[in-house]
Amino acid sequence: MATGRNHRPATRSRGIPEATVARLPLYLRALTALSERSVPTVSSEELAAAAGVNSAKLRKDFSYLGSYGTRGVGYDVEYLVYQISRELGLTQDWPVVIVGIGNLGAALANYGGFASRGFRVAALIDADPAMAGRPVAGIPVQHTDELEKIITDNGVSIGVISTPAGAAQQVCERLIAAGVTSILNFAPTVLNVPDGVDVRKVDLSIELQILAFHEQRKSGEDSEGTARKGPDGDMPAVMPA
Amino acid sequence: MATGRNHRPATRSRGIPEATVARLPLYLRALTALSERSVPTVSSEELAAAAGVNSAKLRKDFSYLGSYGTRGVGYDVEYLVYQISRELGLTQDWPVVIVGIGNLGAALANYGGFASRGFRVAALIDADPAMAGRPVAGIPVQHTDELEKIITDNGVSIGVISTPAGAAQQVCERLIAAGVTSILNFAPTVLNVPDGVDVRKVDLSIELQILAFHEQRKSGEDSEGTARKGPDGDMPAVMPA
DNA sequence: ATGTCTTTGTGAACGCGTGCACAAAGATAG
DNA sequence: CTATCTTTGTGCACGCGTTCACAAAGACAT
Ligand SMILES: NC(=O)c1ccc[n+]([C@@H]2O[C@H](COP(=O)([O-])OP(=O)(O)OC[C@H]3O[C@@H](n4cnc5c(N)ncnc54)[C@H](O)[C@@H]3O)[C@@H](O)[C@H]2O)c1
Ligand SMILES: NC(=O)c1ccc[n+]([C@@H]2O[C@H](COP(=O)([O-])OP(=O)(O)OC[C@H]3O[C@@H](n4cnc5c(N)ncnc54)[C@H](O)[C@@H]3O)[C@@H](O)[C@H]2O)c1
Repeated sequence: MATGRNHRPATRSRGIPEATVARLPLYLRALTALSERSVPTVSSEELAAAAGVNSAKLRKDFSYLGSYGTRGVGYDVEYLVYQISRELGLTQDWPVVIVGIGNLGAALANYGGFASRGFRVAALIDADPAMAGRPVAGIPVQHTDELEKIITDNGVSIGVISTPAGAAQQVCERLIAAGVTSILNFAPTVLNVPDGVDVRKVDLSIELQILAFHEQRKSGEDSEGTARKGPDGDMPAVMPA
Repeated sequence: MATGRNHRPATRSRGIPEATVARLPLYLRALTALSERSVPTVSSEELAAAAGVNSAKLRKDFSYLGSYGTRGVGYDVEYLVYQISRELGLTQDWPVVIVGIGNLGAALANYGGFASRGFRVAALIDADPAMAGRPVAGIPVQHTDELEKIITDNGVSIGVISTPAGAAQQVCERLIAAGVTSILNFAPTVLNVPDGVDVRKVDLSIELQILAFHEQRKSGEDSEGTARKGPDGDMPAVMPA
């Protein structure tokens, strides 16, 4: 999962727990599906099942937003969709820039799930001069030289980084200097940012490695032969000095 | 430095906290970078900075694996790379299949970061007959009809789903029936799986929505006008019965 | 051998998140 | 209006993860 900067003093009594915030989009997705099927109300039990969480957890999550349910009946779907959207800040459209239009960046640009969820791809930026002007997903790629101007002109506060790892920190700094305060990072590197800037990361390899760990556990459960813990003998040639 | 003699059996090995497992790949990445620069040893403080975590947390994490450090000196980089790799199950290569070779699936297939981290793309699978045989990233796409055979023949236990959301559950079930026990899901939907199967999800939209939440907080900090909690007035026409 | 200095490994305290279990709220029926 | 039934909202307890702080381990110098 992604991590965020969490150096907030607990002074926020109004503050919604981070774990709850991370689940709100999940509820919203399930509610949107119900809304499209014109389902008027839903119980915490049903909605929890659709979102893949515990119903008590869901009710507690909603209790942080307010009392939006009706006892004996459940929650009004449309009303809840609105309340969660408002809480997440999705009643406004967020302009987003994607920096690094390679394999991944192009896929992101082509992804239709953004617009339907309150985000608009304001610009695509790449350092390769050969790409400048070439349209990707109907949007012409602009050169990195114009990064600052693009951010300022469009009032962009959310940036997506899909450049190689080596360029990520530098791109990150330019984005922040230009006014971006939230970054979604796909490059496999740690980004150093000042306070007040949120970073979330998506790292494919990390997810696979976590799966591999559990996978190894499963297969090694009976034999215990693959992951023996015995004294030396399964160590690499390289030894500590 | 610790000699092979002190290598201790680490009887505590059962039950590494999930939070720790999720950080091991992070440490591994930082250590690999140090290794490439031929740095022999590293202190918990330095490594923690490189991995973007607290040094006490790092030391506690490593303590679950065993005593691999030397007081007064730090950790032997090569030795630690090996220990973490082994713990994560990366000393063996994991064959992986990607199902759904569209924008995202193709980007994943083209991603070079897999092989260098112990994963091998064994096959690309898509339901579109027009794609069958067409090479993507040098690997010919195979039709969904052959899914079961591919999984069995290659002994695949890890599957990646990058199909549209509507197809994900069905694909998931076929993968599991064929023998897959770990799934990385990119489709924005909840997957229902039996016990013993691990699912990790990557959801772009959710990450952006979480960023939007914090972004809204930041801008509303001074004015407080956007996120007021007051009684009705900013509600939609739709009201609960 | 003795002392100093650095850094690990971990006990303990704390805070957050989760899930149980139930009283209260409100709908619905008679 | 009273009774019954459903489902919310939440108090509480528990377990996990984080962080602090320090004794002990070991390197290194003399
Ligand atoms: N492709 C994947 O599925 C995948 C998966 C996980 C992680 N990643 C990571 O995502 C990032 C992008 O992956 P990719 O496969 O698209 O790589 P890519 O090489 O195809 O694309 C990188 C793009 O970034 C551009 N670029 C380089 N330096 C830049 C700079 N300073 N400013 C702006 N643009 C710059 C390049 O011109 C190129 O178009 C990498 O860090 C990669 O590790 C990719
Ligand atoms: N592109 C992105 O950046 C992005 C971002 C976030 C999430 N996603 C999600 O990832 C998934 C894929 O996105 P995309 O942009 O690549 O979509 P896409 O439409 O480009 O590709 C989907 C591919 O899946 C194939 N497919 C459909 N049904 C299938 C089935 N039953 N079995 C096998 N293959 C099947 C299609 O033939 C197509 O090639 C979607 O669920 C999307 O919501 C994509």
